[in-house]
Amino acid sequence: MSYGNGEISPLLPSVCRNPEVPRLKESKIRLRFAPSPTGYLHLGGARTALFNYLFARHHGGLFILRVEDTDRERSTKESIDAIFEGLKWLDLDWDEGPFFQSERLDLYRSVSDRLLSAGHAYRCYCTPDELEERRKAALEKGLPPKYNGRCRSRSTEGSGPHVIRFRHPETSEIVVRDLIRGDLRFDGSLFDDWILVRSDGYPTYNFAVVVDDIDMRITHVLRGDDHINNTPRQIALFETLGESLPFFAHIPMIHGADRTKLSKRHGATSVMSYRDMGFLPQALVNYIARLGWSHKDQEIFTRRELVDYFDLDHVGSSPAVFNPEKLLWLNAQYMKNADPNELAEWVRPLLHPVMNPVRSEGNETQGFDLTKIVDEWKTRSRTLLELADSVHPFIDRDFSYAQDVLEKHLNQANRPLLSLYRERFAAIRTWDRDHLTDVLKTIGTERNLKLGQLAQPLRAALTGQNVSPGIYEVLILLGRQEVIDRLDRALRTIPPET
RNA sequence: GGUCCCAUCGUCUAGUGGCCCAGGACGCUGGCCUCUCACGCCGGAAACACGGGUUCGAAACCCGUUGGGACCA
Repeated sequence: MSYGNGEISPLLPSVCRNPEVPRLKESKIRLRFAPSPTGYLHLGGARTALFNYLFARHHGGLFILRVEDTDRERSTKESIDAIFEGLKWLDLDWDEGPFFQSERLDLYRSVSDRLLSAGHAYRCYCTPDELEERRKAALEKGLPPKYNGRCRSRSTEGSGPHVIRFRHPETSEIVVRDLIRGDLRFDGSLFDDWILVRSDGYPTYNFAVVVDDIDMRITHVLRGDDHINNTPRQIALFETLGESLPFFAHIPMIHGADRTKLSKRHGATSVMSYRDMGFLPQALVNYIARLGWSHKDQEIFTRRELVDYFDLDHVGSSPAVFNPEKLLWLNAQYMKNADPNELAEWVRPLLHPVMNPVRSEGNETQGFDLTKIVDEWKTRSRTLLELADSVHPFIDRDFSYAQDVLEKHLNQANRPLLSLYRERFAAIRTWDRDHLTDVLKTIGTERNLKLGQLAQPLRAALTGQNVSPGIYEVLILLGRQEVIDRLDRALRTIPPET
């Protein structure tokens, strides 16, 4: 395979053919997360960021944030903000940056000038139409659609719009030393003279990445394996620029249930949408950490443990399917173990508008105790949103009765029982668990009812639901006055005898 | 189509040649606890893609096949 009539001057041929294991010049390792701001921070990006963060922290290195916004069409300010917001929510703090590629055009310009004057790059005046034509022709002949090197050796300067191409060194093979996958071999004849600088003067992705990774002295490039095919080109450029290579490590993609790369059509993929659905950032971090990485049989990790244990040896190499059920379970675990005061503060902003707040007994100004209520409900909810839902009847007197509850429990047959409750509760000396237990036991004996038969109608009257925390917890949470009011309301609700 | 990657229960995974007729977790399921529902606890079903090698021995190493994916076009 030849580049047409172009004269080929081998550049650093031996280096590309026999890549050395990268050597570290830095005393501290340096990693970067380099998102393109063309959308929100999605789960895949978040995991890449997390792995970079964890690897850096584990080794006492630095984590750098770089925004790759050279695609002027698709990059937006909103997206940049969304990515920062996502990282912040996940508590992935960076040590340097954010750097914006759009503010570093001078740097790319100076490097492309250097390559140009050293003969490692050249201006190409082929028009998009010409290239398209040649591409088609090559495809028809069954040849790979590479650039044919037409401008590679032109003796005169052209004029008009042009791109700058990298004079790709001739090499038999380029080997990517991947920390996760081992050696990845690419046939050297595959590569054509790719574009470094577009006709509008903006650098291409591969060019800007290499320039920045050198400039920022990145020691480890840890990124999604959708970039594997870019790596040999980047390596050739590193070598041509006389730079030692960083370590590369490509982590597998996250897939949807259909085993294709996770994307919008799989539903919620934005990190922030998980906040909006009532997930805890710690739970999401824990979940994505375990997607493609493991530490023996452990499922739940503190941030500290994640940093302590994280390593590339236990990053898998096959793609992982995102499983919302397991995330839900993890979130429930984190809620169960959360400090009740904190949990209450997380739930508070999510509460529905309260029309008629419950007042705690004996202290009209204090109001309901959200911490206690939330504490009783936390093992019964998997998300903060569910928790906010469940808690509502305990903070708002204007709750409603579920239809099946009305039919099953708030009926004529239970009227005497509910009246009796009202009477006995009003007479209790101290509103505590012991006295309440007494009341129920006594009534149970008198009327020959089991606790289950006693508790369900009461629960229905007090909460409008078939499900709630333990009946004594409910009674204590609501307080005497509220309980009596609710029993009155339930009794009024029962349709009169016909 | 080209290049590259990947392959253990439905899903996430443990496993680095003998500890594995394969362990944990989610989900599913039986039971216990119990005033409901959860939580919790105990149990169950459920996997090494296939075919060849290498080896005394293979889920693990090699080759091929099949299947899946990513990138480029």
